[in-house]
Amino acid sequence: MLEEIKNNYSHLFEDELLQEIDAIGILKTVSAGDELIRTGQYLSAMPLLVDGVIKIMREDEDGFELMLYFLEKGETCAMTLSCCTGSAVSEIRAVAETDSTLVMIPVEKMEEWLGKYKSWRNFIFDSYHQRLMEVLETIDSIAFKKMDERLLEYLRNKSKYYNDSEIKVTHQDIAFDLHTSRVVISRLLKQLEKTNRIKLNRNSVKLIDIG
DNA sequence: TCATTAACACGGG
DNA sequence: CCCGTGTTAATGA
Repeated sequence: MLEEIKNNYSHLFEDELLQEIDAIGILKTVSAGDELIRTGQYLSAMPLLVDGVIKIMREDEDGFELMLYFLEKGETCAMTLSCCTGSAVSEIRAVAETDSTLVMIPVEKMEEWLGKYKSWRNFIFDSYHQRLMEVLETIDSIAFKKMDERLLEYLRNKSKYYNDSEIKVTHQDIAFDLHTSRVVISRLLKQLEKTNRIKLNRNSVKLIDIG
């Protein structure tokens, strides 16, 4: 396990901390689509993502969802950070977007390390900052942008995290993530195809020129 | 004006 | 046949 940790976190953490993570962390692999955290769930461990992509979503009381952001290797779930210190429950839902590998750290350790390791403190604060920025971006997107811009942003983002211009996704999937209806997504995608910015296929969207 | 919902036809697997 | 897609009509914000 030390290898996986080193590959993604050695530039962030001192050796001593890496050793502790290796000794204490539990390696966990999940498949695409697996639910990692439910809304309302009590959390006892925080995940360090070493491979794959995790989708973080906000749910309303009826289970309708809105995508907040993606996590990739070398990152952690900011929500766990605040939940772990108290006995608060998760305000978000986390689902594996791709097959992923995580190292689970018990909450007691994550608190203990805050006092013990400067690099850990920095990591936690940076994570908070990054996630907050992503959430702000999402708020901007919802508050100030029209659906066509949100869709473009979504496609760019997805392409970036998958490192592929061909995105395997259905119109309905996108509609759920952006919290809108499939009719709208189909129509907007069709428009983008007409202007040669994307190429549509069943179960996939190929990005041609989306800035 | 634009989103949502329901409904329908088409076509590929 | 089932699912994803493309479209339309009615309705509402």
